[in-house]
Order: sequence, then structure tokens, then C-alpha cells
Amino acid sequence: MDDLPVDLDLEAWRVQDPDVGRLRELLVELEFRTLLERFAGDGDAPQAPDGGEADYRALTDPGEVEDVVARIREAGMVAVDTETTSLNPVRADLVGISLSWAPGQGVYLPLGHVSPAPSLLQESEVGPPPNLPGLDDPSMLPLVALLEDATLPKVGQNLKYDLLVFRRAGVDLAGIDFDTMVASYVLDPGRRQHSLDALALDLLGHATISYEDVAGKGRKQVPFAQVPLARAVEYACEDADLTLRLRERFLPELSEQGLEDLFRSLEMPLVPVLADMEWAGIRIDPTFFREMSARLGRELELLQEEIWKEAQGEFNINSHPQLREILFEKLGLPVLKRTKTGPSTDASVLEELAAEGHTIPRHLLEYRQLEKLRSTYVDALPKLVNPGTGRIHASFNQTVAATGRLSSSDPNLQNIPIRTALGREVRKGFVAEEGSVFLAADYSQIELRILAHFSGDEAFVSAFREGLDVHRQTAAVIFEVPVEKVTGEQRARAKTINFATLYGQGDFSLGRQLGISRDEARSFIDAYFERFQGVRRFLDEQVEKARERGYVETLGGRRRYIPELDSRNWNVRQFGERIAQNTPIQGTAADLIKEAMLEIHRGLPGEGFQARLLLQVHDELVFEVPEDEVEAVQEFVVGRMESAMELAVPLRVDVGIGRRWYDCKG
DNA sequence: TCACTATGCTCG
DNA sequence: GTACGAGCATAGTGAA
Repeated sequence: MDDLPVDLDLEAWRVQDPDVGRLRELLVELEFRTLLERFAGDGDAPQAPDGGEADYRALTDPGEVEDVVARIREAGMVAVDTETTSLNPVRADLVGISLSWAPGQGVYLPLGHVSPAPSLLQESEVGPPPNLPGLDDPSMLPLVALLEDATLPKVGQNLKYDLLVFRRAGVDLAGIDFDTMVASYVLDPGRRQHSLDALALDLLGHATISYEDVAGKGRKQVPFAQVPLARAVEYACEDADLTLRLRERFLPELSEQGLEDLFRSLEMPLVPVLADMEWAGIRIDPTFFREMSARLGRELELLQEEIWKEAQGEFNINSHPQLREILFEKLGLPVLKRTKTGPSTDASVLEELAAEGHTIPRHLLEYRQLEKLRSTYVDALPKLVNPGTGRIHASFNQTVAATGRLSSSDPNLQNIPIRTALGREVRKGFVAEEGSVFLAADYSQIELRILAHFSGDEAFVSAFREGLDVHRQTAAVIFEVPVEKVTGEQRARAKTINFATLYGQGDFSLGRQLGISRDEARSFIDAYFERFQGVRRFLDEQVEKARERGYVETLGGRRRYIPELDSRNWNVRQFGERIAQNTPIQGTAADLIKEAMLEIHRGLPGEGFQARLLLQVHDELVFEVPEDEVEAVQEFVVGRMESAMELAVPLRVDVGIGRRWYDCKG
């Protein structure tokens, strides 16, 4: 086993035709070896991640707090990690804090441990373990002062979480300096996982003690407060220790790759902004959702009856296999599209079947829409209201999207319906607090403007500079008609082709989407690039660069590696080309709105405003604004958004204002 | 009972 | 096979 390289770069195997079996073997071997390391020897000294002896200990005597704080101040930096009662930071109570200020060093401060769970007791521990007094106790003052000291840099893994946990506990964590999760994301946003466990294994060759190891798993899992102190110490200190070590590894890489500015000036400052958004949450009207649910329920029942009648039998409409059998075997409808497992029943298929005069597909489409609204939004959202605040506190994730975008989850507030009238109703359930309104500000045509900037294409650039309708202009150019003669149909097609360009869409699917032949679609695309040669050149350049260097980059200097371009599979390579073309555009839009968020977050309190940023939806920011400052905030927000970056074309922001999100229409 | 996959649908 | 980036709901399957 000695010939196993310690510093396995597992990322090297990522994506391109991975030899999964071999990879798994290596992982298992590596894990086995680190487990052996950990349990080798006399067993009472924990193994540090470098194989040496770790000095991890519990701090249970308040008298020692001052000494630890002094040592941290001397070190000039500290890695912090919190253990809590919940993964959801806005309802998590502190159970313990671990601190590490040098590799192999760590202390764990138990604040809220109780009698260990009998199922976990192996040692002779009985009764509640010794705990420190709460953070509000005078003996803890030096520690709180340290945590709140902005001049003492804090290192952490997912600091947004710890920031919120501390805020709930009455501590204002300051000096947020280095988040290893964010660093990993900046260095390689396409990486599968940025979890501490994955980073430690891949980059430090160290298999961590898993949470399940200390707290059990599944139904047998117990709260961390019931984990025996000795095991809690090892687990918690290891995390802080590893975090500190990962910083050592990431810091030089960031500067070597020229990514330090993106990290220091954009992504790290964004951490507290996102924390504030999550902390603020958004108010909903549960009564509205209850009533809408009842309404949808009644409609769904009627539709179900109707569908069953047409199918001449009862079945589970939500079941793909059952629906397939009814449509394509029992009723003998034509198969227009296939999935891996059989005929497709998706919306495009049902639309086409409905157009051919069948009645069932129409009812199925309506059933699907209503079922989607009820299950995903109307019934789900009220369940997520935090009882303490009466609001929904979604997560805004900073390290998920490979392009640099944010994502939202639990619930996802970035995909609340808007495109259909019925779906849009859901937005009536989002209401501003008393005395305030929502202000929604969105960038107009942001990705096309960025494409215009990058390509320098004269037709595009001048259209935006002159404030013209860019899709109409596009139509005039590719259909060779005067602008004032462009028909609605032509404009719609031009709009589709503009978007197709952003995604690298091919003739096959464009034709399908426009309801024209593949050849016709091909000639549209050819005409488009013939007229917009700057666009063609830009897109080709991105693919070329990606092939040469292995990555593409955004205006903010964000990189995304594209290993797909080296695949032996043509489909995968094509996918890689589309990624290379789209990522600089989508990613630059992400850079841009993040800049705006920082500016606005910094500026709002400074300007004396109470307004708070609640949501980001990729090209849109939603604020909650006291009524008496709406006009001033609007001017401020629009100004900062439109000047977030200087491009070759102007940026334009549209604003909607209303008591309900629904009412925020331009 | 839980974890996982397949499918489909919501948004920018 | 065929449009970029996400998250989530329901069914169905297979393992613990």
C-alpha cells in the first residue's frame, strides 16, 4: 500500500469517460488506509490529517478561555466551525464550537451537550458531560470579542452557515476572510462536490470522520448534543483543522491562477450578503395558499374524472408507465418521441397530439399544470414557514452552478411561476410586511447585451446603444425587410434564434421548435451568422480557447474547465462546445449582478435606507422597502445595477413595485 | 424504510 | 442525439 500516492488528484478522472471501477478501488483503498492510520497505535491520540499526532481537546473550564484566545491572537488567524441542532441555519441552535489556529491543533467548546445517547455509548461516560457556560456568560467575553473582531481573520467551510448560527446565538461573527468551500468553487466551479469531506479526501488524501460515524445514520441518528464528548471533540476539531489546512493549499493556487481578485473582491464579500438575504426571508400569506389549494384540488378532481372517462378506466395519472400504456397501447395514439424507457408523454408530445384532434392530451396537459402548481408550490410553500419569524427562509447557494450563477433551494424561490396566467397567481401569495412594498428590479436583455459587448457586432451594439427593439432589428436584418415592415411572426422567430445562439442550439431542435424543416432552420442559422459575423467569430473563439487552455472565462475572470472537449464521444464533445459558447455569457451576467448586489448591500444602510434585499433571480433583485423610501430606493438600486460594469452597450433595468410579488409588473 | 433513478416541469 | 444553467415532485425499484 506504500506505493499509493498520498496526494491523489482525483479530479483528474472527472467526467471524461471515467474508469469508474478503478476510481472506486482507489477511493476504497485510500479510505481503508486512513481508517487504519486513525485506529493504529495505542488509540488514545487522534491522528492528524497528515498522519501525525493531533492535539485535539475539549475546553470545559471557563478559566481556560482566556488562554486559548491569547494563543489564537498570537497565531493571527483561526478556523471556526460550529456544531448545531439543525442543518437549517435559521433554526439551528449552537451545540459546540471548534477552533483551530495551527495544523494539528484544535479545541472544542461544548456549549449544549446532554447525556450521550445510549446507542452511542462505548466509553464509561455517564450523565451529562461538562459544558461551558453560554456565550452570554462573562467568562466567555474574550471569546465573543475574538469572534466579533473584524481584524482577526476567520477561516471556515461554508461560513454563511456559521455566520447565521452565530447571529441566532447573539454573536456578530466578523473578519470573514476565507471560506474553503467558496475557494474550491472559484478554483474549479465544475467540481462535483465542494464539501469538506470531498475536499479533504481529494486534495489532502484524508478520509474524514463522517457525521454518520459520530451521530449514527437514518432512523438511529441522534442530535449532535447527544454525541459523547470525546467523539464530538475528534470530529469537530478535525473539521476546523482540515479547514485551516485547505486554506494553506488554496491560497497559493488562487494567486497562481489569477483568481484572487474574483475570490477576495467578489465571492468572499458576497457571503454576508447571502446570509442577510436568508436571514431576512420573505413573508407569505398562508390563507391565500390554502384557498388556492382547495380550488386546484376541485379542478384536479374534475379533470381526473374526465380523463378516466376518456381512457375508459381508472388509473394513476401521475404514473408514467400507466399513462404510457393507456395512451399508446390502449388508445393507440402515435408515438412521436421516445425516452430511454419507452414512449415520451412530455408536454411537447401532448401538444402535438392535441393539435391532431385528440381530446385526452389537452386534459392531461391541464392536469399536469395544476398538479405541478399544487404539489410544488401551493401546498409546499406554507409548510416551509419558520414559526419563529413567520417567513420563508430559502437557501441561496454560492457553490453549485458551474457558470457562476447562484442557486436557490429549500424552497427554490428562483422558479416561482410567471409564464402562464394561472401559474402567476402563485405570486399573489408572496406579500410584503406591513408598511412595506416589494421592489423588483430586473436587467433588460442582459445576456444579449453581454453577447453584443463580447462580439462587438456593430448591428447589435448600435441597436442597444440606440435603445431599439433588438429582436425586431434582428428580424429586419435576417429577413431583409425594413424595420417597420417586420411582422409579429418574424420578430418571434428572430427572438427564438437570438436565444438559440446563446445556447448553441442546432438546426434540428431549432426546426422542431419553430415548426419548420431542419433545412429551413439551417438556412435561418446560416443567414443569422452571415449577417452577424462578430457573433460567429466570438463563439468560435470561445471553443478554440477552451480547446487550447482547457477552460473558458467570464469578464470577471471566472474560469470553467471543459474536459468534455477531450471526450472520444462526439455527443459529449458537442456538449462541450455549447458549454464553451454559453458559459462566458451566462457567467458574465452572474458576475455583473453579484457586483450590483455588493454595491447595493454596502450602500443601502449608508444611505439611511431600511430597505432589504430579499431575493436574487439571476437577472432580477427583489427588495422589501418601507413605503416612505420607495422612490429614493428605486433610484439608488437602478443606478447601482446599471453601473455595476462598464460594457460597450448600456445596461437597462426595469422596475416593478407592489404589495404582492404578483403586482411587481413593470 | 431509505436511497436512488427516470421523467417531467418550473424559472432565468 | 440534438438548447445553457438550476431544484423539486411523483413513481417505481432495489437494498438494508
